[in-house]
Amino acid sequence: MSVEGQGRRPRADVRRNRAALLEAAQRHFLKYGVGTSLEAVAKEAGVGPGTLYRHFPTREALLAAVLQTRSEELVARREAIARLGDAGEALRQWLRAVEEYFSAFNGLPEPLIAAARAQEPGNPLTLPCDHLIATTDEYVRAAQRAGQVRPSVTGFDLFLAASSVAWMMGTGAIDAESLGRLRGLVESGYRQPGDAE
Amino acid sequence: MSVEGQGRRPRADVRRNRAALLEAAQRHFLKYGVGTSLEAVAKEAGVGPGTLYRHFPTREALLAAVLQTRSEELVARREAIARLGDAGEALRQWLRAVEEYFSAFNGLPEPLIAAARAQEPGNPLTLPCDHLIATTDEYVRAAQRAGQVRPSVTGFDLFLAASSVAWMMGTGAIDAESLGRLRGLVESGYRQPGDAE
DNA sequence: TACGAAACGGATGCTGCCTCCGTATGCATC
DNA sequence: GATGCATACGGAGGCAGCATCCGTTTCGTA
Repeated sequence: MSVEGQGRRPRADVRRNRAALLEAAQRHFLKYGVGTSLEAVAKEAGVGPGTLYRHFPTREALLAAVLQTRSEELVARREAIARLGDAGEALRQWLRAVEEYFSAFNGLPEPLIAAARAQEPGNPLTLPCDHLIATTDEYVRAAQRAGQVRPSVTGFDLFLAASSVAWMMGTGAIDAESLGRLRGLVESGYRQPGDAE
Repeated sequence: MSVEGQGRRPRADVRRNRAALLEAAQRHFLKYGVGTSLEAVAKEAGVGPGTLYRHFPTREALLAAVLQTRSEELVARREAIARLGDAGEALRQWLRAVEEYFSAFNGLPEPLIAAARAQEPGNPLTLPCDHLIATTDEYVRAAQRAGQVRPSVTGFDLFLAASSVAWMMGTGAIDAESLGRLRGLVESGYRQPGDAE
């Protein structure tokens, strides 16, 4: 990731196909969720199924590649959030950002959480996931130092809470008001008692 | 549901097959989750796929039938819980019971929540689900009357929260300690501030 | 015992997954 | 510009699961 340009540049058709696949996959994930037919993705990208599987051996690999852009956006957002003075507010906004990330496609929380648990280093979603957890933990510690979050809470806990909320959103069972109350539930759960609302 | 024995008694093979299917389905749901192969269930029950689909036209119908027993257990538990004096503790225990119900099989929260949302009366999971929500609301109101739960919280909210927790449990990503903290998060979220822990 | 209604069950068509290998293509070399 | 080869393509094919349909069997009754 940090070292660019190892080996020679890929062939032109490889780059073209990869780009077409990513674009088609993004469209399909948006429209039909992460469980969409990969054959359909390949067809829409104008390549055969073999080509898709050569580029992205598993659904998770394709998903990770498609999420790459959004992960970068999240990092950018992280820097903007960090500039906020208030640690509690920063944590709040970060958790919202994580929720949004999880809600990018329908059904995304499942593979993401599975990757967070996985010890198999083969899963390409594990890396971004662990990164998210580590970052959440930083925000939590900062907010704890500022006395705004209970000491017992961990970044992992809030990461899980955010995924749960995102999952709930994805089911479509929750309206805006209930969602707000659910978030409020979690927030008042991790906040240090006695802190002003 | 309330009126028994409409029409004549079903044929012997019908009863036998239905029972065999339910037993096989329960085993498979336990072992492989709600997404298990229905063909495999039929085979293990010793019937053809046609027979399975005649008895249970959809996966949800089969699931609802298998859950019947557990729903009844939940009702029984409800009565035991109601005997508790403390409304807050009763709510807490009820929510745990709902969580357990949701955790009966891997992947159960999805179809259950989908059924709760559904307006289509065709879904056989809608009825037990709505029942769960209504009951949760009763507990919430009682606890609110006792001043133990914030007035803004609804039974539906806590029903959703319980499903989220159950979903999280089902992913296997959460250890016992994190689970306890997640529950604590929700609890301290709905509790009336100022109430003793 | 015989009959008719009801249920059975497997063959069937369909979709999606993933792999394998004969063929096509891009790129470096001459 | 032509040539050769490594690399990538892509679709045929095997497999699994879903859901249906209909010829055959079974049950209960008369």
